[in-house]
Amino acid sequence: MHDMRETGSISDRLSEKGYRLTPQRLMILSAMESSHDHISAEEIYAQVAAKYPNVNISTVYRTLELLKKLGMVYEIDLGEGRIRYHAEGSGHHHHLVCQDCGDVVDIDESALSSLKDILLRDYNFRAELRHVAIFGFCEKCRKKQSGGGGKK
Amino acid sequence: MHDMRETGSISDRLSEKGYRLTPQRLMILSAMESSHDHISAEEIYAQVAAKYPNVNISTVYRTLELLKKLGMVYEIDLGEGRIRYHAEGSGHHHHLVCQDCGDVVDIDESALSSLKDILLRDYNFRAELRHVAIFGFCEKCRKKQSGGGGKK
DNA sequence: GTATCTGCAAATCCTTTGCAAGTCA
DNA sequence: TGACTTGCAAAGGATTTGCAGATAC
Repeated sequence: MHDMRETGSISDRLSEKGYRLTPQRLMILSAMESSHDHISAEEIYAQVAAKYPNVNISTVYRTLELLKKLGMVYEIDLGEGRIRYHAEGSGHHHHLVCQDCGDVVDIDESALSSLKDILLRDYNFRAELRHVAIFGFCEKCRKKQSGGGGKK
Repeated sequence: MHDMRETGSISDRLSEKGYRLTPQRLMILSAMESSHDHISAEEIYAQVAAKYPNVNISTVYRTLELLKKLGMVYEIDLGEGRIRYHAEGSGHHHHLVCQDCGDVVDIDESALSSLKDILLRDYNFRAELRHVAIFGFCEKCRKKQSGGGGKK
């Protein structure tokens, strides 16, 4: 299971492709790295703005776009109507999102490794399964559902 | 692998919970059923409006919300910044979305059945895996990537 | 020096909501 | 009849864009 994670300093990885290292980019990256959870653009903005009040949120979006393209940042959609981001270096894991109560449980990366293998073997597709949200129903809500329906 | 798909006429399934059968709801459902692909709210709206010009798109959204709650419609997010919908009755399958070229390949429902089992066994979580988008890289793009980078 | 970046402000896109009138049961 | 639905218009929230000035290299 070869890992294609890149190496090299931030500066190198940017300049390699003709991009520049700016204080904003550094601060955005470090906001993401210091966050243990997945973090939204708005949250990154708030963190950076605390130290450097005149950043603009459009810079955050533009930077995330760039880092995503360079593979330094992953996206995850927990179904909230907004995307969350995660720095490449931080630990990988997946999320079980209950469609009923909204609870999110983190599970180990390895739970999806057999799926990864199947997709590669049968479809020649290298799945990027570093941060995946899986929707369904938790035990608690399944039990609750056995009871009746009713409106609203 | 028990299937929890519901049965009964559309009218019954609505009135059971105190909802009414309206022409708009029928047309929205049939637009979805006639679509072989996943269809967006905007596309449903366009189809319905062709025959019944004064529907409003907010009715489409409200109806989708309702049908989703009743389990008659599934959502799928292909990462386009907009949600797509799928009628319960139509066949289930999954999607491999290439992060590079954007190609979408449909794969069989069974590809995820072992994952479903693992999640149930190890985490007591019943995953709703009827329409899933998996992101990654297709064979073509992986080969392309071996060549160099470069900007824009 | 100059192409790349940023801040600002406005625009865009998808989706939701309040409300009064309309309609299914 | 009366609760449920709809159309309309306006709001909402996340993300994107054009542009002129600022900055990394």
